[in-house]
Amino acid sequence: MKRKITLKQIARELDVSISTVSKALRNSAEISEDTKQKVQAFAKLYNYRPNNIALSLKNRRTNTIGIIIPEIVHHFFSKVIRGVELVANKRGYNVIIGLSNESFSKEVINMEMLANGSIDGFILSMSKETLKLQDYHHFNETMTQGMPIVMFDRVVSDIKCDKVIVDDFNGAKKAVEKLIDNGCKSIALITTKDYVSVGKLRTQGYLEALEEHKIAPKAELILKIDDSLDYEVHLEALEKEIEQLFKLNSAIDGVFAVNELYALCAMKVARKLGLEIPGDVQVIGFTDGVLSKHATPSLSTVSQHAQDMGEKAADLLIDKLESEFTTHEEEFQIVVIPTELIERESTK
Amino acid sequence: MKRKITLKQIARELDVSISTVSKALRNSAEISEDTKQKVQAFAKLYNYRPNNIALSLKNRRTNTIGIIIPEIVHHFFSKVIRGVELVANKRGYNVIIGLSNESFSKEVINMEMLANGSIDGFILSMSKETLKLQDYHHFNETMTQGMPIVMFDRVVSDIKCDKVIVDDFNGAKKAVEKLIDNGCKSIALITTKDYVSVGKLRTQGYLEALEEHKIAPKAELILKIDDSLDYEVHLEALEKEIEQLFKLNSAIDGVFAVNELYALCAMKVARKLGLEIPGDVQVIGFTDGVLSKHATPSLSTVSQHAQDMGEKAADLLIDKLESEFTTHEEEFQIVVIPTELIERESTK
DNA sequence: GAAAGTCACGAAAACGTTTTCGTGTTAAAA
DNA sequence: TTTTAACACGAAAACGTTTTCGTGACTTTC
Repeated sequence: MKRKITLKQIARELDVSISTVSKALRNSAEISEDTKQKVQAFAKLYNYRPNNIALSLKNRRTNTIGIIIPEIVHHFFSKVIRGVELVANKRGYNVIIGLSNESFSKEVINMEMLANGSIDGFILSMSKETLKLQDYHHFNETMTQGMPIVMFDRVVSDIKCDKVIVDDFNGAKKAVEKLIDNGCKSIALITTKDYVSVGKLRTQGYLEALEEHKIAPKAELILKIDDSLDYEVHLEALEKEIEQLFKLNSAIDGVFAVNELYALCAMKVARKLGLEIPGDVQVIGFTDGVLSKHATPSLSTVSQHAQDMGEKAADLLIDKLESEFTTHEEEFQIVVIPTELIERESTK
Repeated sequence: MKRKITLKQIARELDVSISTVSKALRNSAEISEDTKQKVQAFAKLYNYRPNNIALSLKNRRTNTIGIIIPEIVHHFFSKVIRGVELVANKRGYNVIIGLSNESFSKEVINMEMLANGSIDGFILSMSKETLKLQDYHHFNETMTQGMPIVMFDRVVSDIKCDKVIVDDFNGAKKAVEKLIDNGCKSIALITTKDYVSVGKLRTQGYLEALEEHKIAPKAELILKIDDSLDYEVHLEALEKEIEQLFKLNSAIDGVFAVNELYALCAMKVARKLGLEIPGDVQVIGFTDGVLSKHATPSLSTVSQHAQDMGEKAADLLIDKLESEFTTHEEEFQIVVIPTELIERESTK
């Protein structure tokens, strides 16, 4: 159980100074070839690696980025992480994660825990509770202390920082247009309450698509789910709501849902009511999760390119970190990731 | 863009020494009440927080644990992470992640990157490539340097460390017994090649269950999939193989699959061939992913309690870290997480 | 009034690096 | 032979903490 070897130990062993060892290992011209060889051989033998913590302290940068997300057991977020990790690793950074579990206080605590030197910058997506409370002090404080933040997906315009967002509006619009093109006359929308920014934007896309095709939106075709309940658990409640929707509007021949689960539920309910998919009802969801792909019939969806988002966010953050001393212009970017309509069996 | 405040700055501002500030903030009896109040008030005003990196260097522990997994876009692994994060956070630790992407070299690189001081210990699950190559030097080297490792799920007996594993054998056995109890006479097994330890154990469970019920196993009912191909992509290939299985063995009335995707595929193929589920064929999968729950018909599965695994692994690791100076007995634990058969619509 | 004790604080080392600057030795130039 | 330059290395500071030990100024005790 020997500890890792340090410069000091090498120095003592070889009877030279610590500085000499350090320089020899970094191939400094100050050191003679003889000494270099001797030191490097010894270091290799004992598998010397500089201590990251000491380096971090000296350089005042950790080469680590923190990512705070509401939930990790979720395809969208885990794909984002994959993207972040990919780029971070390629550029020599580590990734440390914090889960807010959709809670404001856990988000704050997690950020404070990491902001005290553990990381160089944040990539984060806000918790639902934070969105509801509209309390953004922890973000602003972090940034005034010189730690950059890149937000993704769930963002608000009040916060001045780089952002990576999905083109929710156009994604939704195109999906609904597709349904219209495919002959749907009565298209239902299953969405969330408005405080979740993405839900709002997708709803707007839905409305815009209808309007452009001279279809009057009907309030009774729009179902707003209260997603503060965990529908992974309360599945039946969700199904009941959707069943009501279908029963009260027998003309429905198309459904656009703002996420995968709602869409799947809609398909299930529709079939239960004797409707054929895509014959009688066509369905499009939002997200590129695994459910859509493996459902029967497989579900047409608006793909968000979650991994691209993660990659882009990581690039933005690292760019900022590494240019911090060259330019001090506080110009914040908003990168919009285009969506893609993936047509599967649930549409004609 | 002011930096975070340090002890030194407080000391200069208040015209006392750094030691005094440090002691005052930690409420040392050495310091007079007056001075304490003054220092504490000032620190609060400027929101002083000790720098984690400096603490890590001084204490030679980072209070961070590293987790290395093959893939994050995967329900099982993300649930494990959730469990790890939960416990880690509760006990004052951070979590840093590394993805091996099922590659040996990425696993090695990732571990080396973290082992140089960034973390206090590892929680990991081996990549498929590592399992194939049977090269475990990086694990052993890490451990000889005094850094503890806890392995989960994909483990090998050659490595001496704490382990948390799923009771694959009994889980599989019970599942197959359930099928037998439900009247199945000809039960197919869809599994992976043997080098993945968990696949092997589940296969053994299947065989044992048959044997105990005096059913002779038939080689033609066992389909071994080469999972080095990514079947998320090559879905049709997988379906073809399974279709062959059904066509060559029309007597099949039960299927046990070692993962969710294989099971889902089996259901899809069976229905395509005109078989009813669970009327003609009953199916049980392995894992507690989201697909099983939301498939139609929903899939009966053996749940692995992934989050429990993560929690247990984290507790094991932290226990070891925090007792490192009391006991030096190298006793390694193997914790077996029991499985649970979740019956849904794909069984009678 | 001297010896002993208490109080409140500061100096310095340590954790493991990197880097600047200084210095002694030797070789080349004057 | 003396001056200069090149060479090879070491001392020390710095990053931000915590902690041990030392010390000066009082207060108490005989």
